[in-house]
Amino acid sequence: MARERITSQQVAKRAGVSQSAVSRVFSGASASKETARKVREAAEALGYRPNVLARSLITGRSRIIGLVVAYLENQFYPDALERLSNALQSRGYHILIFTASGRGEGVDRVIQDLLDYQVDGIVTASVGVSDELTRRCEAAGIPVVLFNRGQDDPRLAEVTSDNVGGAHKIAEFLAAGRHRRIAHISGWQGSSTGRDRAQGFRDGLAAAGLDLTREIDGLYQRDTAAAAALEMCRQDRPDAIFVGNDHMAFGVMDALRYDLGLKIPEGISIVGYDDVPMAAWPAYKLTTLRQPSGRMVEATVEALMKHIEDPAAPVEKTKIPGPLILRGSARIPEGWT
Amino acid sequence: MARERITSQQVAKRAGVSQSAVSRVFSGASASKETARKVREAAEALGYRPNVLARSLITGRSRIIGLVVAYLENQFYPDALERLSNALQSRGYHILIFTASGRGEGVDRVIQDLLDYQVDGIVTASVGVSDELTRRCEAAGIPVVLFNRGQDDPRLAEVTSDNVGGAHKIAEFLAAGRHRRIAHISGWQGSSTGRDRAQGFRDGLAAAGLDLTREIDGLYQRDTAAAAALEMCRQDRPDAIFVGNDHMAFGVMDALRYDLGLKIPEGISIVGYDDVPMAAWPAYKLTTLRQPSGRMVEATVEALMKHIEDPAAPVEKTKIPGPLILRGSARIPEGWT
DNA sequence: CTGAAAGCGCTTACAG
DNA sequence: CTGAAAGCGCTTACAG
Repeated sequence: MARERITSQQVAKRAGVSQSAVSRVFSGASASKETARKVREAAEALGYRPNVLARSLITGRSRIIGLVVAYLENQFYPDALERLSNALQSRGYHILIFTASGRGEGVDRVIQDLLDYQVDGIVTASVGVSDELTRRCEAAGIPVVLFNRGQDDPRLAEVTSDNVGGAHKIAEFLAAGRHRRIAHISGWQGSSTGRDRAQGFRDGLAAAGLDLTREIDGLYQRDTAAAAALEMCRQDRPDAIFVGNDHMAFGVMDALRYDLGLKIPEGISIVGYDDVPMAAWPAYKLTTLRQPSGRMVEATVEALMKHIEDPAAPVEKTKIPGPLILRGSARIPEGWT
Repeated sequence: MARERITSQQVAKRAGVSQSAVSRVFSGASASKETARKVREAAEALGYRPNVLARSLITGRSRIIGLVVAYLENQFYPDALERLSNALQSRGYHILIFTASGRGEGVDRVIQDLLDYQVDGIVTASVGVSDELTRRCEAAGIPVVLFNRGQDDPRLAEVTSDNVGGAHKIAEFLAAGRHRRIAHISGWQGSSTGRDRAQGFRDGLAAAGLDLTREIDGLYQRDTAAAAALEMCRQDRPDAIFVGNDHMAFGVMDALRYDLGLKIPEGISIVGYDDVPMAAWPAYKLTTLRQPSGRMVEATVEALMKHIEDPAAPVEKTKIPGPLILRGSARIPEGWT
């Protein structure tokens, strides 16, 4: 076990220059061609690479972004995680990952840990941040952006899709398809996305002169949503259900088909939210509102970079609209193609 | 923007003790009750938390584990990632994540980056490591464990399921079910798991006196596997296909059902590998060999901790067997329940 | 352009 | 138990 961690000191000696010189060529500061050559040669020979942690200590930048994530069983998140990691990697940043239970409590401790690592920024995927933690991040000058989650705090940047508008669109679609008994299995009503989608949906229905027949909170859990669907069908079965996200919608479709023997969309129309890759699979062909995760990740990275460069930059709440993707799980109104 | 990063120096002043004293109480070294109280009080008042990076510089431990991951679209990996993160978090470690393309090249650059962050250990999920990088990690005294991937190098720890044995079991099962035209859509033959499963399957078939009718490399890609299944059915359709992992198996089942109108298992039996959560969904009910990801993660963490504590500890190759989970996608032989 | 020196925020022998 | 001091591996003014 050699534990031979090479330092700039050793490279300097071998190259016959000062340690400062070595540092300069690796940090991109000015150095003569000749010095640079000698240093690179020595570094190469010794297998030297600068210690990022030591650099961070002095520059005050760790090039680490903390990511708080939950709900990994919902394909939307691994997908977003991969995009985020790639986007950040290409800019020289990396993700330190923290898994949270999602339902509150754990989150704070986890962000506390994050702060100890001197991260340059924090993004939380679909989880909120307490007031106290927000204050600490602000005090430490660490930007935090909420991804796919809104929170009414001017210190917190956020990137979401247009949940109200998207759900509204779904309501229009269902109304145009002449559905009359329309139900909603909502996303967790403790989250902004769950509430906004429910709100937009009700508004859209009202605008079409329809009532919401029934609404149950699916808590963003597959099993809870499936049970809710079954419950809804015990009497006066709805002819359409808008499910708060695709992850739950798959569970709902499975329950309807395999427990109740219903045909989709003949017996009942189902619409989801997210458009995760699985929604396109032949087994589901789920009609759903696409959350443009690529653009959402882009916006997240932009916000992060902007605030890392200029801590005083204005905090923005970005809302990105997404299209309704028509597939086979819901009756398509004439003319909607 | 306050950027008020509180240091131990400031806490010391407020508490009326030396900076060393502050350090001692936070690093768990000896300190009198009285000193500890004063320090904690001052720290609390100022919102002080030790800078982990500065600590790392001197202790030589970052408490960061580098994770190289790919194939996040295969539910097995987000699931394992979550388990790994939780297990590590509970021991005071965190994951710095690096996404690799999976198919080789990118991996090396990524691990190089990892080394710069002075990680205490590296785990690669289903990706291999070049000889040069292995040498560097060894030189730097950084343990690396391959998760769900084997590689014939004594310096690399690995944790896999018993792929040969598992696939062998599947062959027995299919043979006992009186299947006669048995095909295999393998995992990527450039990976140890892909090769081991194919090998075990052939061996098992041979032991039962059967031949492998056909074998196509599915590359661990859904679309490739689906196309392979269609191709296999153009003539002399197999009566059973063992697909190299669940992720591909879902694509195969979809293609068989929706493109060819086949019934599963009546028309053809399908067996997968992994037992990801989705395999239990009613839409698939996939018979599959379970990779015990919980135990695999445990073994991975154990190996990591062992080598971090004692770099000279022997490098182990752990193989964990998993059970065949009988569901509805393949004809079940009498007596197998 | 280059080297000597200070310093980032800690931990850890070393005396007392 | 406690404080002064050295040092982890770098970056960055500061002179020359």
